[in-house]
Amino acid sequence: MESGLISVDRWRKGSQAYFLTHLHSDHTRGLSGEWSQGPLYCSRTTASLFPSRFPGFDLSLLRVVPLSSWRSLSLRSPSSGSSVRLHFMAIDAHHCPGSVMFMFRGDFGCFLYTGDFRWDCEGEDGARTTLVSAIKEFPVDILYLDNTYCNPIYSFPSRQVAAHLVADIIASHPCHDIIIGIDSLGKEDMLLLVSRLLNIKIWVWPERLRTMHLLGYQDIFTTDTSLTRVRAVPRYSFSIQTLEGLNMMCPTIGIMPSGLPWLKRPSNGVGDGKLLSGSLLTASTLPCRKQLPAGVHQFHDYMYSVHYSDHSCYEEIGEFVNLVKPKSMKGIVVSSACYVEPLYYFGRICRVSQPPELLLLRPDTAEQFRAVRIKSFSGNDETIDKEREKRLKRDGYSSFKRNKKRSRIQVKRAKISEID
DNA sequence: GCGATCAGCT
DNA sequence: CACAGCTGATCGC
Repeated sequence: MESGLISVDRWRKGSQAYFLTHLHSDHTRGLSGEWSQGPLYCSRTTASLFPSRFPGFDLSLLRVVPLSSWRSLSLRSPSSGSSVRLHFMAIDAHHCPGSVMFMFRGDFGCFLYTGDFRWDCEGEDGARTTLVSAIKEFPVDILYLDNTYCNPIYSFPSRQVAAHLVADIIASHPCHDIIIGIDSLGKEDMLLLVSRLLNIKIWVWPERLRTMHLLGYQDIFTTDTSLTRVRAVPRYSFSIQTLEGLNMMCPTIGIMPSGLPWLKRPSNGVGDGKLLSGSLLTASTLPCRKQLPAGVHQFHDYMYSVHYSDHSCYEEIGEFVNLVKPKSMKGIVVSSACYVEPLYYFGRICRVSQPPELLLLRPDTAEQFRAVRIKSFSGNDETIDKEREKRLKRDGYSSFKRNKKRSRIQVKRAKISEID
């Protein structure tokens, strides 16, 4: 697509319409209450959170996009001046409340931008139905894919299984206070399931309660500590030290539902990092520290982590790509630990064969993963090179060490690529 | 002094 | 390594 038309999760000047997939801060960096650059398209749920997230935001610039239905708008080509018709549709991305993928089509072709997404939806699912019928009518030319865990070493349970694991840990500590680390948006489904399974309310901090109410959860959450022994607290607000302090007053354990990768190592030993054992334990049989179920890790007497991710695991990414069968695709996350262009693993699924240079050899060691990552990173992101040039001009060339450090950071910062 | 960006931590 | 996102330091106006 020509540049100067639209931006997705990017907020630089020069686009005629801006699309926001979800409200996590790494996708909203640059948005503020002073926004005036143009219309901003998002889901209804995201829109409902806008006033509290960005006080002062001119709500007349928000455009609510209903799920699963085509909308269109007219843009002006910056080069030719002619009118460009853009059709777009939002599809539930199952990442966090309000998160959507966007499908765009027009004379330029058909693009699907997933934003962050998790493809572990079970049972009747509107997103899948919508997607299947949309791609049947409009085959996808380019898939912009959430490739956070696009590597077979990333394998972890569905969120439903993970939520059961959290409930199991709580039930096996009937006399403990429990604190669960969460962020400002996300993991609500886990808390709901825990609440339902254990028939308890869950404490959240006041701002988070307001968010819960905006999301339509009225009765499950409370800010009254006397009503429940389970508290969901800001993830950054507790540590082993906090827990040790709390345990001087009352027996307390912490549970960290973490997106941090649990690597599935190449299988050549016994029980090595395997995650999907399917052995869901009942509350009464949760084993001692040495024999925890797959997906649970106890790294301190008071601290558990449960592998809970709002991004698709490798297997789910594969299923998704196989369903969409795009002509080509591109990863939108360039900083994950074992980043590999999705084409490396899933290129063969695409309808047109891919240029072979990315597919040289399968990386099996950390070093080789790094090599593939760097190759694809430096090979195709002009924007980042320009940024680096600008930065170097500004800062001057200082010591080798400093430059080296900076370039590492740029890889980290340059997280989301764009499609404008 | 203030907002934006960077660095570090979990 | 790194999810998402905080705090505190520094930069630029």
